[in-house]
Amino acid sequence: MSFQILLDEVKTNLTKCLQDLSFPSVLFSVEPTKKEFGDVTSNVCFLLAKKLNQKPSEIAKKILENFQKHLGELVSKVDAHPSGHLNFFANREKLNKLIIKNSIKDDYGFVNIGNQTRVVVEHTSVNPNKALHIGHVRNIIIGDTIARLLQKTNHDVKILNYVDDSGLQVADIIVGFKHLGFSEIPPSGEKFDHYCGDVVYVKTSEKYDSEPELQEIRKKFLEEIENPNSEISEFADYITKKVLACQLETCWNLDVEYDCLNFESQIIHSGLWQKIFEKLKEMKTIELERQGKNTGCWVIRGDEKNDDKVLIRSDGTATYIAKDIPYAAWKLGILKDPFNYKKYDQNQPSRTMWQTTLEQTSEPKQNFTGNSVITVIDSRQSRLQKIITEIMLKFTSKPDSYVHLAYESVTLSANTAKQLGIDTGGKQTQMSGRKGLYVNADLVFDLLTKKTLEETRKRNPDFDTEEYSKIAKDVAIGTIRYEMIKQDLDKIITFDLTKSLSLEGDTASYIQYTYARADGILEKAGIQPKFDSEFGLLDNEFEKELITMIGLFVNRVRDATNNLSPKIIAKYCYNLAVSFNAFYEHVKVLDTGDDSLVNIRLCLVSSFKSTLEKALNLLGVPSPSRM
RNA sequence: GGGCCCGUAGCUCAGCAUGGAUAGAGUGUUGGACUUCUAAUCCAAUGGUCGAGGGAUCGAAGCCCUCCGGGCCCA
Repeated sequence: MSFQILLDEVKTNLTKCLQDLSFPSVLFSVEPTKKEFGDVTSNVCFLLAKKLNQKPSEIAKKILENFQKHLGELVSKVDAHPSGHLNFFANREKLNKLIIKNSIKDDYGFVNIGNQTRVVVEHTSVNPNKALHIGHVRNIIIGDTIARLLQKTNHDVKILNYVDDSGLQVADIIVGFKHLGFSEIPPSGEKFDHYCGDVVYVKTSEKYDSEPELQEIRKKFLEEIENPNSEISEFADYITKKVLACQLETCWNLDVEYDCLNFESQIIHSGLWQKIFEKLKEMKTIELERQGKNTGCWVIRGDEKNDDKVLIRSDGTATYIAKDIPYAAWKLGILKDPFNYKKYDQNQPSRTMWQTTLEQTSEPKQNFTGNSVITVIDSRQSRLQKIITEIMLKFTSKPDSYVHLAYESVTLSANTAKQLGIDTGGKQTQMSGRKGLYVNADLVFDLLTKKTLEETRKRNPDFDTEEYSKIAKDVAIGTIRYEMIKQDLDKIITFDLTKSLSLEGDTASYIQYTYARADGILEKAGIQPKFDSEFGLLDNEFEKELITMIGLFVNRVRDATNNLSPKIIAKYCYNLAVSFNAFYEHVKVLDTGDDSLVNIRLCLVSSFKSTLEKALNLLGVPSPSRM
């Protein structure tokens, strides 16, 4: 807690005021305000005005008078604005000290929202037949940032990646390899996932129109993939594992890690569906239709608004709705866990990653289920996810146990589509793996790394090679992650390859550069600032604004978590950096000729640096010391 | 035909949950600031019928209704 202490104090004392004045109690707000109005504002007068049928400004005057008794620790002055706003001014000496000293603690920004409750976050979940493209990256970064937020707010988070290794898209590349004769080794030495997606998948898909018999082969392969003892199934397993390894490389490169991989093929063979099917029958959630067009199908009854949903067709095959149910139920721990666990073959950079297996293992049984589940899937699947959510609600009876976190898709700008050889007539366009219309994540990463390397070279001719590449990687990771998270989940991101390389303005590199500037000052100072000081002298507008921003970190963490809105942290980082840059331009830290002033300003710079680093860390954006 | 989402400055977006002060950023354009703690920066100018109309309210970008335009999903 930090700035919140000031807000709480105002709220408590304002409540006392209302009691003193025998005003009715109202649910008023107490919020930080723009600097020209002071530090904190309340809408209490407006709310009372309605109830008491008086002018807000008159009520403000009365409260103003009474509040003098309740000034308390951190409030030094109250002002009744003619508009009716009640504005509070902090005792800066005390507030500065409170915020700066809190901000340098290791756990600054921690809020206990979760009480260590288990939350399962599922994200990524890309078919293992192609490389990750920039649209997948949005999913990955949203999921990863949410997981980081939940960890910071004291949830016990487990991160899952669902690998659909037995679907149509996998069958497509198997058709390519086994029937069309594509080499298993990329001829030009490219990364295997790129080869599978860019060449095998796209070229095979192209052939379905001209060679309709291919579809029969695909159907046959699809059936064989589900049979664990078939040669095709073994081959598919080999190929998908290889693609998956490449995809994970991309994720790890972006500082995204997982706790467990779940394979669809194993869910199919685990018998989970049969168990959940029996449960659904017992609960009468599904019924065997005996009349009409769905005769012989197992359906979920609709209502006036919705049609019946078919789960099992009359020929006994499951619909796509049915396929998602067992996994959702498993994640919530509704079913007995049929899986064993083994460690993934390659080591993840910083945490152990497990994978499910149906074979016996020597490893101890793991538990990756949770009281609540957040599934990150784009909003095109909202309809399906709504059905899953409703079914899960019948099992858990807790409204928020299964959350579909939806986000809008990433589309390609007309220019970028044109670069890929498709004329969209000036309009943005949906990406398509099948058509080869997408931009691979690795490509964007490489271009950004290259661009940053050039920029860094220009500015810092004295760095060594290792420094250059470290900075380039930090900025590339930061830029990709920030661009994917900085706007709201319900806004379409129109990806433009050229514009994505911009490093100025509201970008990660702006924020990272600000961090490096702060670090530069501290390094140049060459002394450890002493925090056991009085901070009343930090009272110019730039210092006050910066300290307030630092103090608001906790509030932003809470808002972002409660609303599952990672962009709140992105906006916070940006605004925090803006405040520091204003301070940097206008306030001299070193060489002021006053040692104690230098010291407390160094404390402020240090406080800023430490807060920004923690905030950026929530976004998975690295904090380079030099740029 | 039904459902979900979006519409705020030339462009990209905050603000909307919880109505309140002159609607904010970035980018673009124009001009200015590096012998100074890093100019990936800063300062200034420019730019808005908050898609349209109606309603409730002392007060609406925000809440309710209708419509228009766009996207996605289902049929």
